[in-house]
Amino acid sequence: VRFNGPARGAEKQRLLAGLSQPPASAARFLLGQVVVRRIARRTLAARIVEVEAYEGEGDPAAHAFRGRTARTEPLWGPPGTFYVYFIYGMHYCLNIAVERRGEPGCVLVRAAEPLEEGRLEPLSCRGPGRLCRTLAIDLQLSGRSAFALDSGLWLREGGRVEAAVSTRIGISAATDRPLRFFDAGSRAVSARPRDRS
DNA sequence: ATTACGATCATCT
DNA sequence: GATGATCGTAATC
Repeated sequence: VRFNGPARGAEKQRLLAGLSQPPASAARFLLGQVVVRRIARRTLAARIVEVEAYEGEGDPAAHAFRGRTARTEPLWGPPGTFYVYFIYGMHYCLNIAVERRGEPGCVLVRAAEPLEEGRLEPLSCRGPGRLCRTLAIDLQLSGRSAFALDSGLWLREGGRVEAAVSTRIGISAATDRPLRFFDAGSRAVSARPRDRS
């Protein structure tokens, strides 16, 4: 299989450079990159097609806005740290800390398009909750790194994609910021952006 | 085609 | 005790 471990060497450095930017830029960078899940002798891989940027302490919609707690601690970690939280009594959501250690900006991974080798249903990673269910992502991964061997969930280099932009989904504060980025050509994108009129 | 609702629990007040 | 970065199904247009 093509992605049988975390990124290393020059690939890792390029990914780290992309993540070490403010959330909106890091989110654009993450579009088209690949999430790899190694679980029970199986390797699942999917290309990220939809993300949202959360700007940390200055963003009323961000979890970090309410302060640093045991749950949100990974947001302050180095770029590539996973932040996973549980929501609505049944779903998990996957975030990746970006910018730099000590700055709680992050990117929510909302949808991905499975690559051939994983043999997943094409729409099985459409939406943040479904993506986590399909890739078996839960609270155990919160605080782990996208570059650590023992995470079993990694970020690998894919292609870069032209980003369509909209406001973010499912939030009630800071609803007008254009911080959702998606691949308009992908069927795996979760929802059509709400009309802005 | 769009809107409404219930499920269900970690986390914070 | 209230809330929520969702999803699937059901009801209504």
